[in-house]
Amino acid sequence: MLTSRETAGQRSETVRRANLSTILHELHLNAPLSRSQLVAHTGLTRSAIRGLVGELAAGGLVIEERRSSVGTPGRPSPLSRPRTDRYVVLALEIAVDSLAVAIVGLGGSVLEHVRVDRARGHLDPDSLADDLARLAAPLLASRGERSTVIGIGLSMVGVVRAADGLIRFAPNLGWRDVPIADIISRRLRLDVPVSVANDGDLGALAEHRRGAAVGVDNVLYVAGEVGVGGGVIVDGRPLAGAGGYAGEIGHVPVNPAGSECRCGSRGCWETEVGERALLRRAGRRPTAGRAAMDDVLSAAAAGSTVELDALTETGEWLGIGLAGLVNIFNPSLIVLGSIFGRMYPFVSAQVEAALGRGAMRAPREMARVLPAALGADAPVLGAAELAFEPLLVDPAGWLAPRPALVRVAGA
Amino acid sequence: MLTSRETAGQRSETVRRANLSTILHELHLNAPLSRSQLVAHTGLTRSAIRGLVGELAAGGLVIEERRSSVGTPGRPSPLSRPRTDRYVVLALEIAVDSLAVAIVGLGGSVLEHVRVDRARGHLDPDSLADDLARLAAPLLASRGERSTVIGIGLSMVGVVRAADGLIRFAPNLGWRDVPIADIISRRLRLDVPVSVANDGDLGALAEHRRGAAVGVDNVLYVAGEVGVGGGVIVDGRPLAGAGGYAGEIGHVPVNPAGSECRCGSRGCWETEVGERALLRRAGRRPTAGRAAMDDVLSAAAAGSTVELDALTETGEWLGIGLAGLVNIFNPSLIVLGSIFGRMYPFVSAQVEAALGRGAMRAPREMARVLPAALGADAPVLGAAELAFEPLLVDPAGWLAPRPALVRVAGA
DNA sequence: AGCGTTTGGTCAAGAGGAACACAAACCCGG
DNA sequence: CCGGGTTTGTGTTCCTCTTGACCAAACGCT
Repeated sequence: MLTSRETAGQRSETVRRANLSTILHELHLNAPLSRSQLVAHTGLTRSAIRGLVGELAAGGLVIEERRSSVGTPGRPSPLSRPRTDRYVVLALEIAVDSLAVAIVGLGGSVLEHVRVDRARGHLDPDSLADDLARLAAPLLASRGERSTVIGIGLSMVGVVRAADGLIRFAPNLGWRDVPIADIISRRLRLDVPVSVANDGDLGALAEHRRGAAVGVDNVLYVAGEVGVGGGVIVDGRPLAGAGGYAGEIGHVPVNPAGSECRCGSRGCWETEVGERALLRRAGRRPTAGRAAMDDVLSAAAAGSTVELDALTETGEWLGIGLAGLVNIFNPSLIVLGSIFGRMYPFVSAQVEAALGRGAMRAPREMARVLPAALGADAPVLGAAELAFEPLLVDPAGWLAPRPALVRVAGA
Repeated sequence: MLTSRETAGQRSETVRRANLSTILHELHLNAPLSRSQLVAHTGLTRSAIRGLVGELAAGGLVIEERRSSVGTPGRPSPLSRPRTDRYVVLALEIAVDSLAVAIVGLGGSVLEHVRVDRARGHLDPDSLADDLARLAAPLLASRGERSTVIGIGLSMVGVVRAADGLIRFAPNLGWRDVPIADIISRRLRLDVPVSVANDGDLGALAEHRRGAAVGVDNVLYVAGEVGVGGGVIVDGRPLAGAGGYAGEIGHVPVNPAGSECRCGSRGCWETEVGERALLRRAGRRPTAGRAAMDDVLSAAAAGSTVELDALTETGEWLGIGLAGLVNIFNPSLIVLGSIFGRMYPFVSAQVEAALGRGAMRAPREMARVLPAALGADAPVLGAAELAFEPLLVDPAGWLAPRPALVRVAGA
């Protein structure tokens, strides 16, 4: 196994920070955990865990509670869990057909959640930000003073520059180079950092942390509404690429004779497996939208041949593309989200067959295929995870301040 | 930027180990460095650097030498460099047309190197191991007692399981599930670990550490002899996938109407950009091999239309596939190795054009394209890096033992 | 030659986790 | 119902490692 060098030297202060982060991360993902479970998970000693958990508890990030007897021998270990109400994030999503807002507490509990439909089509960034703010206001108000919002995460349908959240390209909205992070920040006036990422990447993150891919370190997540996107987890980390644009798996060329893609290219995978392709094959208007999709799926469920054939052909292409991605990424798990999760029951045979033909045997043997567990909410939940990241990486900044060491001048 | 949690808690012992590793890694890649440069690179203090470099020097891994005056003010800083002669690795390569053996010292200096042609075609694993052993023997003998071989790295044309070096599939050799690591180990009798990896992955590693991609953290390396392979560097780390099979970029579907591929699928990228495709387009026998390739390239250099057209069409497909990979990986740099490096001068316009059409603008803007710097030797050099990895990750095990703390019983 | 600058050498101090011994709380069996 | 076995929390001491401060050394420049 090849590992890259640590980019910087470890300093003694780093160790504590890393250990606090490890423990909080562990609790964020797997709460509740007893101290002894934390010992097992992290490899640290009881003494160290004691000190670190104590510090997190004193800082208000974690609560420890006596566990009533559970039938195990030995002294009972108190359970630790993150305080879900103290620090929260505001998670936003701008999807093709809907807007979503959620308030999520540490540990991943969704405290408030609302999703509203929106009409497809091009929209002004400022008016969208207004809509999100109007949705968020009552949720924030209902939290009142109990919770502190430490960050905002936004899931966007589009190509997002990681460094600053600039939307480079969002064909569904007709946007190019829109500084949505700044717009949201100005509109919401919460004075917390706004993190933006692509919906596919965030969906992958959410499924990896809370969904079908928990515990799996190499995951390929495929999702799509109108467009086809996705995200990849490599060795437990999201694949970002140099600028954060990685994971645009909908736009790989699979058919030189294919039709023109919304990205400007031709024969992209999206043109064969996207919503429009399925609707076209099912004899619907390609731009008929989500209602038509629902219609096709229910007709197929009722046994209608035209729709089943359309699904079969689409599943074929789905498998062909997945085969290539299996050869590229060698994932342990492929998670099919949104429309692909919904079609999977109808097309699993085609997908498996195409994988068998198109992927090399060795990586093929390792790749399971599963429908997503989080459904349409994966991107918002991923946005929440994104917004929590600074806290999880360095909890020290959010701990209640310890009394400062006063140095008397001249002493 | 999303980071995954540290998998384990940091212990105080870990810190020293990590710092030793960081320094040795730094010296391995960028030697010679002065102590003060190490301070700048690692962020550690002078005291810490002093102690750590001193330990590495005492352990025989590093030498420090007085630097003659260089014109800078202040006390001169001694230069540190890894001892290239003390610990070495044996790097082997089984390529399509050749076998290579090298002895590489710490710091990457190639102490001995030999490459011999071999006939294409299926070969028995044991006889190949014999050939490699015969090539290695005189090189090892010429090093004599001066150097200690600490590991063997092998670059293989084929699909390699990372865990144990099993060759799952090597169409060029007609192998399936060949335990080449064991065979090499038994044949060479050096009693050191044998690490095996795919030639594309190792080529990427070598170009990243010593070649055209030094200092670039997101790299896509494309190479091929008969087959088309490659390797990907993601955030400075090689992309391995769940089983080490990742990076088989030659076998993504790009043309459903394409011809059958040696992997068993149809219309893989390899069938459009591989050696056989180029030879076919140039009117040669597809299986005519390397001599025919040389012939095509020199004819093209002389201005022959048929060959230039063949290259143009191949370059078109090269660009189409790269466009998809740019959308998937968002690399800062694409390194074209072996046959692609050689054709690049003839096809750069087509590649750039196809990238412009097929890749999305945002990732496209970040991706430079360069021919490889290490040429055909990249995989062997990568194999050497692979074999050095255990030493670089934890140098403590190779340091000369310090006098043990004697505890007198009862004292 | 003297001064400023940069870097090495040394040592005490501080921080943090490990190791160990002990105490507490539970289950179980007689 | 009581005592042994087991598991885990608590507290103390020890060890390792880095930092930071101070001084010395070696160089260029004026």
